[in-house]
Amino acid sequence: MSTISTEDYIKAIYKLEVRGEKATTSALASQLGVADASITDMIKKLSDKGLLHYERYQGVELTQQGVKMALGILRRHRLWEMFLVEFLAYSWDKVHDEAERLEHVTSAELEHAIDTALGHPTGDPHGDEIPTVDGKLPNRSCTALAAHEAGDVVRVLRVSDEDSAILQHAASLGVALNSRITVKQKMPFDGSLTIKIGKKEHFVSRQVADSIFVERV
Amino acid sequence: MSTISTEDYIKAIYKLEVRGEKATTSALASQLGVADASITDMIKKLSDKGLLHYERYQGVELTQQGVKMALGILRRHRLWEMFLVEFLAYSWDKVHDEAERLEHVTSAELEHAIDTALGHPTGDPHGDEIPTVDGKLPNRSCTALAAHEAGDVVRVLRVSDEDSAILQHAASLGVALNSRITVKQKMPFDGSLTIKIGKKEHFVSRQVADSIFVERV
DNA sequence: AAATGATTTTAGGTTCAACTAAATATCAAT
DNA sequence: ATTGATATTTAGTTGAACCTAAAATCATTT
Repeated sequence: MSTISTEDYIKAIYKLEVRGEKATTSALASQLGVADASITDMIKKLSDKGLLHYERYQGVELTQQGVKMALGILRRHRLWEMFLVEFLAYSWDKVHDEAERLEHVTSAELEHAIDTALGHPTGDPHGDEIPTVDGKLPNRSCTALAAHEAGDVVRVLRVSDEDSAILQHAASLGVALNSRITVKQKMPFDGSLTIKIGKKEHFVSRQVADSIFVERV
Repeated sequence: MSTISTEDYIKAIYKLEVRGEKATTSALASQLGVADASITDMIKKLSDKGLLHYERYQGVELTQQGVKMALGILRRHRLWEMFLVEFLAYSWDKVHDEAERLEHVTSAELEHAIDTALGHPTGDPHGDEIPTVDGKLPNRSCTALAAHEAGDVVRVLRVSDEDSAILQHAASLGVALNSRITVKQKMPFDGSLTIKIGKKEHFVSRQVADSIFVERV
């Protein structure tokens, strides 16, 4: 049983905060696969290190320092994803797991070298923005494909990289960054869709439609 | 205090065996910076895992499985070193520490992708041979520059990557792979040398002369 | 406002890789 | 062969990060 790194705790908290959810003990425990009590132990230590604010029974919130760490990790993660695609011919559904490991062993020099080699990219292969060195994260507004109605015409801005199988499936439908999608029908109950990409129509499950983020054109 | 990984134990043992030294408890302890007793504890566990042969008071020796692991790590280390130089414009004195971290988080796929991107290189930037996927390590014979006498003309095959400062210094003297060196004088007691590279003569300390490996031309 | 149910924390225990100090084995020199 | 020096192992301890079970707190409903 391997132990969870500080960076992984910070990431998990950040991920919840970004989703607008409160970083509660139980949410973190299920995210990280440890017991609730272990989370309580650990967040006390991280609080002592100044990475988060903790008040008993109230969940946690990252401090500025904690957010900075999270953005640093995210930056390295997304730079690696881009790098794997551009320099090592990875497909977009393979990069996430690899980047998940590499992000933790990346020095400032290496981060800089990758950034330079890529020509200072602003986004990764799934359309996620790459935080800048000084911790700015330009947040484009986009909506889940699942939130759209029949007749809407949209452009793909980003596809969640959490699930490799979904990415692979999306690619097989012709979904890529900047693809144009027309929503043909929306099923009333489960929210699945029929969409048109190029000349072809496809059925899209709710789960997939929740992973594709778009803007109206 | 961070704990030492299995891979680091195996590397340390391998390094001693390659140098022809016996992998004793104390040698490992000083290499890894832990107490002798900790080594005894750990080698018992590694022995149980089948990575090494251990008999009380007799030091250890890697099993076939242990050697295979060591060569895998070495392969990933050297591929990364080469990659950093070729794709990310690293200088040869910077790659070692970076590769030391990356080697531990490199999947078989990534190893393969790097190998392919580099066109299946056989050596790294310091002239070290890269073990093949199936664990073969073609061992060229070479001698330390320090072992040569005035008048010898040699070609640089490899420079030890252990000490970044030495690599940097060597480079500043014009030492690179395949450089031609003429030994002009050898100091009787400390073994330091005066050498000629190109049109210039340089003084070379014993420590540096021990890090440069050459063959007669 | 009290009760109930869910969440969180506390208390105490386990494991793992370190540690120190004491005991034991090996080796080299007489 | 004995001895003394050196190296190694054993025995017992610590600290970190996990665990379970019980106690405390919070939130919601009546």
